[in-house]
Amino acid sequence: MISVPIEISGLKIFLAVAKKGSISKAAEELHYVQSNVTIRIKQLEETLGTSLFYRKSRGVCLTNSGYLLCDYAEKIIAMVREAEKVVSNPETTAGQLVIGSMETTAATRLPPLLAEYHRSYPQVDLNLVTGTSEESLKRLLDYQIEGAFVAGVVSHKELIAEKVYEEELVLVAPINNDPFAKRAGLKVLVFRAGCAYRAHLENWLRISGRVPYKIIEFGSIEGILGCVAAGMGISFLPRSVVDSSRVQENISIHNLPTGIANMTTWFVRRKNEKQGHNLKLFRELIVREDTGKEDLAIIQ
Amino acid sequence: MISVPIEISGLKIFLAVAKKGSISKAAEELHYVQSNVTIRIKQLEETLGTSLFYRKSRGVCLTNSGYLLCDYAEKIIAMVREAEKVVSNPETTAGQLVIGSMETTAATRLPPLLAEYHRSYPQVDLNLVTGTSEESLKRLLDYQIEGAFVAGVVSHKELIAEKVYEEELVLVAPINNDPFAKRAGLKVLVFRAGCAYRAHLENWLRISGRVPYKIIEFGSIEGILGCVAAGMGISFLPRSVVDSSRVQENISIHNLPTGIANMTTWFVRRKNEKQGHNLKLFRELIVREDTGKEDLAIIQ
DNA sequence: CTAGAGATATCATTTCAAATAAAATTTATA
DNA sequence: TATAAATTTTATTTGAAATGATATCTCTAG
Repeated sequence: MISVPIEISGLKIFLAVAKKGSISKAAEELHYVQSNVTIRIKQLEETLGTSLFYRKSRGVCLTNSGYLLCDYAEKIIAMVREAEKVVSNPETTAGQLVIGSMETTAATRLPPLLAEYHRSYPQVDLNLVTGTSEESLKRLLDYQIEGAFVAGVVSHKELIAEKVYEEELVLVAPINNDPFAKRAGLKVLVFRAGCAYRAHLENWLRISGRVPYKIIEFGSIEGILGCVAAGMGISFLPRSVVDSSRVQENISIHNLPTGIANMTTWFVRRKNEKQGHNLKLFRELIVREDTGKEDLAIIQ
Repeated sequence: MISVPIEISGLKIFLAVAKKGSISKAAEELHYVQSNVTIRIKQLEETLGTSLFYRKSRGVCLTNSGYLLCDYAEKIIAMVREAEKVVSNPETTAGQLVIGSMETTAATRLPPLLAEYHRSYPQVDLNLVTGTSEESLKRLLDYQIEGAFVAGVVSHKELIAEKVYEEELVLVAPINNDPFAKRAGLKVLVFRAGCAYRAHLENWLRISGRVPYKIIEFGSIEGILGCVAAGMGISFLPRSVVDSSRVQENISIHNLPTGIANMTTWFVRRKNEKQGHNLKLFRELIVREDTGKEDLAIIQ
């Protein structure tokens, strides 16, 4: 007889025989024919290279190997049952939740939100992937993340976006420097390509005739603010970001014209498909934080 | 599609797909055809009532349910592997060892032996079942115990016996009482029927003309010695038992004629069949304790 | 815009392991 | 010695899993 891989069904048969102390009785309980149970037990013994039962004239009883296997089989089957229960229950709040976000939102809006979520649902591994709005949308469509905070209009038939934050953009510049002067060689510090703020900014610079300017790309808020404070150039950031920054003393803040100043942050997720339970709870948390405001405006 | 029970093979296929992020790649790795893997995954999803993968244009990726199942599947498969390893290894020192013994041996000879065994092999659950020699032999033949300490000649084609202890039997009586007086109505305290000592004793009483006598049966050493001390009657016990007893002051000890006085304790186990590893180690411990004596005499 | 590559899904067919059925064997017991 | 209660063995049937071929989908390159 050749060695057959161990299967759950084989372990169940084994446990039934061990419990009943009889192959026939076990077969009856399992609604199998007795010879089938005999064979399955022999297969197990063959696979393990050891006998699991002593054959007595009336029934069987466990060898020490069988006794050992009993413990394992029970644990294994219990774990399979638990897996079935947990995985098949759509209300299970566990596993992971990966959220995408712009740097700016991650820096100011998300910390309390993520902390609250983690406090409420500690079984869920929270994962934040920062990147430009464009990158986040791509990740969303590729199932790498389940939801994302983005700026700019989202219009994709598989996605749904909700307004969550209204940010006021301000111009930040070094102290003692007229940031609105239409100097040539103006240096502008921005996030890497794809950031909605950057597009916004570039648009304004162009229509207000402040070209040519020099772009310096950064990957983090801290980098931009630090370099502005050091006099390297100017930037555009949400007021909330600048307000909570540690380098406020070394920068000057300037209002922008209405129309340019306002930017909306959206929370985007996949449409139709039944959304994951972890994501559902996350969205509920966002809505709850917004209590007092009108219901979230929903796009698409 | 109907719901199919979860099997190890299904979990292995699932893990391969999760690892590769692709049904085709997983099929290749497992030397299956792609359509087969597709079906097995769908069966799992059907059984669990939830989808495990998002189908992307290139490959698949885990849903949160799939992520949850991953953890379980890995644990389950690891446990199966461990079970295979432990159970199939004949050197595994774990599980249980059930030993049978007479009360007298259990009281005097076994405590240090069992303690030493437990110290050396703490993974093994030691189990001592006391009973008459007759009962122990029956249990041995019924696979309820793996070895037994018995007195009296063992002659059974499936068993093998080794001399382990030479006990000197003594007569114990209340103080101030001539135990050898051939009084009628002599009360004799003995173990329950089947005890080899009792047979020995009854034989001597008969041939030395001390009948009729009255038998009182006990199940424990403590009971017998206590009642002898209280003046209820006499008994026969190994000197080692009496020496280590706590009631020595209230009893008198008397030598018996040679020929009657000596009794051998044997360690009996099943013959031929490859003996269990736990038992093998136990027997080695007995032999080691006997170092200095000649090799154990082996009967049959 | 179309062709092709690279993936999953579907469906008909084959295959082989598991289940059944029935007879042989073993062992205790009446 | 016959009977009963098990297990084992052997031959046969069955059905779930594996295969093979095809359809379908979607991104990419020309």
